[in-house]
Amino acid sequence: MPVGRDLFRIGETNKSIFNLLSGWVVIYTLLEDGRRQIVHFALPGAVMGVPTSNGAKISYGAQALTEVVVSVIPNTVLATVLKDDPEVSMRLASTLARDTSIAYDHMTSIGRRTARERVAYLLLELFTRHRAQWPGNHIEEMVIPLTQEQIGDATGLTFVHVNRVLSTLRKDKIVHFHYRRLRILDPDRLIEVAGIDPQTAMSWFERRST
Amino acid sequence: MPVGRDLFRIGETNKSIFNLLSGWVVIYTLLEDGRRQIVHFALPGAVMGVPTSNGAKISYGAQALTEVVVSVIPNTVLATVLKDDPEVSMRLASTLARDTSIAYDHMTSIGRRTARERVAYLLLELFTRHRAQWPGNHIEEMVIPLTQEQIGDATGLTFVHVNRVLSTLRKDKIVHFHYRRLRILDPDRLIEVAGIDPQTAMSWFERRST
DNA sequence: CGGTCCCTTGAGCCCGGTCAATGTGAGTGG
DNA sequence: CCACTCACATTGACCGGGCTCAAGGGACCG
Repeated sequence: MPVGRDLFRIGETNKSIFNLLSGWVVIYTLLEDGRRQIVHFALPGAVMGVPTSNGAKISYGAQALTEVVVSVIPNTVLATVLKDDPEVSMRLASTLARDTSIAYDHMTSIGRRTARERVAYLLLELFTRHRAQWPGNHIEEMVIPLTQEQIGDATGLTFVHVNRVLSTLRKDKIVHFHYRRLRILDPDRLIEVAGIDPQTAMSWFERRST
Repeated sequence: MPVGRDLFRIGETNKSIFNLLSGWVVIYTLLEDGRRQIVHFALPGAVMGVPTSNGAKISYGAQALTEVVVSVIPNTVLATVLKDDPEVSMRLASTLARDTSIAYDHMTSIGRRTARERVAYLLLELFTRHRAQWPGNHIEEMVIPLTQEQIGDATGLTFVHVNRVLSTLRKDKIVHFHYRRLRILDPDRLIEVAGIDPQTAMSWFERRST
């Protein structure tokens, strides 16, 4: 699927769940007046669009950030798979629980961290999650398919302020982010600025992505 | 369990999941320096502490806000239940998906709404979710076991500012919140201030809680 | 090589934070 | 039934991080 394509939109009643095989997908919500919040960056392995108990309409949308390959699983099929293979049920539950946990961490970032901390946290998170996909790979430079506006939407800031924060982080020789190219100059200080305890940070570097 | 008791703490590796039968539980995270974010208010029916794929430590804690009754289900037991009853798997998946969805909505609130909107949104949410537990009940006054400080922690504000916002909402005759007693004076304007489309708001009033 | 995103930077403002003092409700023990 | 206490709520003065508005300056693409 091409860049910009919607996997599903706000307000739909989803009949299928999506399993992301490759590429990046943004999960986002909108307010009436157009304010946007990016609530999650889905990376390969992610499961998206699982319906909630009440047959409510879905409150968030999913859009391809890059070229994307997804497998689409109709709800009916999901039901039979869960019936046939309890192992899958367990994995699905874990994956969903992980999504919630990541969401809680983002919420904390947005609610309680300063702009500088939020940006550092997001970059660190994207770096480690992205990197986790090529185990053994220690690149310090990678392509993150995001504009500063999207970083703003993810962190609850305006893109103008994101720009200023990125400037200072660059000036401080901590990270360099320019036209979607991310280079971590000083991992330790980045972890420090992000306000993550180093212990936790280390474990991030060994974890799988989703 | 008594008020203030922890069901589980940040950093633990959970061996059991919890099903809340009655009472209120806060799910919260902490930053190193003590800043706190309440990420969820769990109401009866909620499932808490589902472990994530990677055997990572849990990044949030759960604490009883009121007297609480929970059923504790060891992970091992959960596995066999999922094996025996695929129906449960489906329900668990839906419940977890719902948690994620609620988390996304909160994130949007914190990231993109003004203080006034956030507080209105939270009160409205708690009102409808709490109310959904006694179907057919149309009380306009209820006890919400929260201090203004906790409202602040949930909305990403300071309790001082929460107080000011509540003052204006009271002066505007929209809601009255005083010493844990919540009275909705003007539901329509509350929905408007919260920035929820009335359509969605209506559906909230028919939905079950979790 | 023109167009279109995207990034960058400046000036000024305001929402929400900080610090600090005071008020108030509700239980507790005398 | 009153006095005490302690947690919670309220209010004021002032401050500053992040937003708004606005005007350029690159980078990439056809």
